[in-house]
Amino acid sequence: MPELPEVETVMLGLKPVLEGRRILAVEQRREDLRFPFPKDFAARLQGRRVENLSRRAKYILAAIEGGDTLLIHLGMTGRFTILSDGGARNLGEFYFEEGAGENGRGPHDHIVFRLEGGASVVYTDPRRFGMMDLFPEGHASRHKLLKGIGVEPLGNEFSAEVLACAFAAKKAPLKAALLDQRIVAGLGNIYVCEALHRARLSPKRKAATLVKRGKPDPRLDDLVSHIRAVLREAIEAGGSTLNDYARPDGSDGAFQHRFAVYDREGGTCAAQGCAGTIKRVVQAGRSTFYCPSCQK
DNA sequence: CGAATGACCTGTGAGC
DNA sequence: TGCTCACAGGTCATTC
Repeated sequence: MPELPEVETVMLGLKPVLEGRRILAVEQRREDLRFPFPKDFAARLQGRRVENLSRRAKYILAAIEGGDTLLIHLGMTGRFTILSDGGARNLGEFYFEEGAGENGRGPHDHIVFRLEGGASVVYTDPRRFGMMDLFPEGHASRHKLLKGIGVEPLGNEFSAEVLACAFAAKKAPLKAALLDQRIVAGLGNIYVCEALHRARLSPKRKAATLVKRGKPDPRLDDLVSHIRAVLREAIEAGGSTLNDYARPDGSDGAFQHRFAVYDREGGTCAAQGCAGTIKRVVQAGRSTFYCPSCQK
């Protein structure tokens, strides 16, 4: 579930709690999530300080004092909850269930990091598609799961030229090409649908049709702008959801309420000058939502 | 090699 | 109420 904006929101929420803090103990309740935990995972983290948190694609990276990097992927249903003296505080509403159970003892609370100062960070993941790994410093770019990942869509390297280069020889439809993490890092089903709608491009169009003699079609510049915009807006909405979530009145500002097409099958297209009906199709086994009237 | 499919898991909502 | 079925924000491994 979590795509780039959700992972970014979670990472930013964990930052103030984890950075500079020592991990007193790690309670590991399973041997594996999607993959087995590395050997001596808990023991290797115990007593060490977290120096820095960052994000690459949909991965959270934690630099650990003394050298190692803790790598985390949330899969579809992974989430973190901070437990402190003042009670639980959830980091985003990315799963429909409650977050961590009381004292981090829910059935799907797989890892608890006990931190100096009294707070705990609980990792909850019902479907267990998430993963954690711990590897030596400096190996990030060579890590099996990180090498081959494409450009960060919010970084300076992302451009119409980059897309044109990647799309030129592609037979796949635009939707599939944008979901390919080797091209652009961090896009998922929701934001690809939303960005394509904003750019008025059909998800079914072949990616290569937006490249002419190796040069990007002007619509690729547009697409780049829309991808950036939708991700930035979603990060902002994720942030406000974080804040609102702690409020007793439960007011929301989450980006899910601003979807133009995602999960809106049969709804009316709100694009300027369009009144088409949102359609759902399946591409590569996954739902695509788009407006056939304005997305060409 | 690229592109399509299966597999990994649990939970939910719709429909009967 | 209780059953079955389709589906869910991801991506790795396998097959063609």
